[in-house]
Amino acid sequence: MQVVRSRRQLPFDPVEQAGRLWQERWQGAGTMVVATSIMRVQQLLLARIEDLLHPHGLTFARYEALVLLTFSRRGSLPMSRMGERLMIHPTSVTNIVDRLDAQGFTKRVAHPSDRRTTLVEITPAGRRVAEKATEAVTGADFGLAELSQEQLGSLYDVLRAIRAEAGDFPAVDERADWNTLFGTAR
Amino acid sequence: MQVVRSRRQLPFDPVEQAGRLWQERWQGAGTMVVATSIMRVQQLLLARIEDLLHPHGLTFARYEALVLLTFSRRGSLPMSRMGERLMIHPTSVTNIVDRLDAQGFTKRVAHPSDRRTTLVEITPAGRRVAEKATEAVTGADFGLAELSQEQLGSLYDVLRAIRAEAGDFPAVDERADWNTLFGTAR
DNA sequence: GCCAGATAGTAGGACGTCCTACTATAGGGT
DNA sequence: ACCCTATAGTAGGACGTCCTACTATCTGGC
Repeated sequence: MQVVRSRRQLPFDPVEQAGRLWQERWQGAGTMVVATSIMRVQQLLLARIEDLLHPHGLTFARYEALVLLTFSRRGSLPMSRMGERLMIHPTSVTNIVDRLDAQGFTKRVAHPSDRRTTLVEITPAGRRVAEKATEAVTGADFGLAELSQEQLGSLYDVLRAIRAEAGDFPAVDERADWNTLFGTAR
Repeated sequence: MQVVRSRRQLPFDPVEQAGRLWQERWQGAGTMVVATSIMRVQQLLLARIEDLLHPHGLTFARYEALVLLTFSRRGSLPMSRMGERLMIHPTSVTNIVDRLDAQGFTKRVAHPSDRRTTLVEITPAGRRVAEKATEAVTGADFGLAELSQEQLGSLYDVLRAIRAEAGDFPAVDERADWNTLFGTAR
């Protein structure tokens, strides 16, 4: 997937332009332009990342699944757990694992005691491609190289507030901030 | 479309957790967690907005297209122009307009002078549903009611920097900031 | 006048996401 | 022991997005 390549650059910012027209007619364009910006930036970022992953035969969805497996102790996880961690629907997990299996990057394995459960195990080929793909995306800062540490931190914090309100994780009163956790002098 | 409803809340933030593990192994988790946050928030926001639009028979993509048409002088635009403004691929425009046509919200009309061009014209029913849908999404602040003016402004500005760097619009040295353009005392 | 290249739209297909069933298996309470 | 409910995974389908053709039409330069 890529951002539309054939698109001509407009002589103005279509998001801001829409915001102006909206504001004239209906008021309350503030949240509209922010929502639209999030959609657009997600589209841009996803396209950039997938451009980096494409040479390795991966999409972002499949890449995330592979990385999750490399983080697991045994190199395998139940599909249900993958869905929880990746925050996607069970049927999306089925879809992704179908494709990873077909590529030889993972293998479905029976759970030793629970016959309902299917374990997804990363293969040596899967580990290799995950390593290579990781070099690609980290080398390009996940498409965010142009942002300063301050911008990254403030972005993370506001987005985290949205995720918190949505119930992505339990409310906690205190935590380390972005800089402490992930900040580096790049 | 909705965010996965059946998902149990994890006892921790899966994004931050992934960031910690990543940081241990590879460094440079800073941009990774920000990229992941953008993907997740886009998913959340889209789900919220589509929940609001669903009762009106619209998706966000179709809603945006309809609003764009209401902004046009004649209530109609060439498909190519819609693609530019919405920043989507020509084939996505075809897809969306196919569905809007089928719903009776738009109508394909021949261009008076250029026979290559197809004009998309919003119908009275389209205007009505756009009006109702707009009430729904503005009434819920596009799913961003929990953010302060400061958070909205800082979010917009950082996202705008990303869009600018990506070439979404011509570089300009000065502009009004978010507060001046869209800020309101809600 | 005429043709080569640009532009407009669509067809067909790949992906990822969601939803609603539906089957198989576990587990707990009586 | 046994059933009732919860959990795990998949099948089939709707949508939106992209890409690669492919057709139709326009336009500018010779």
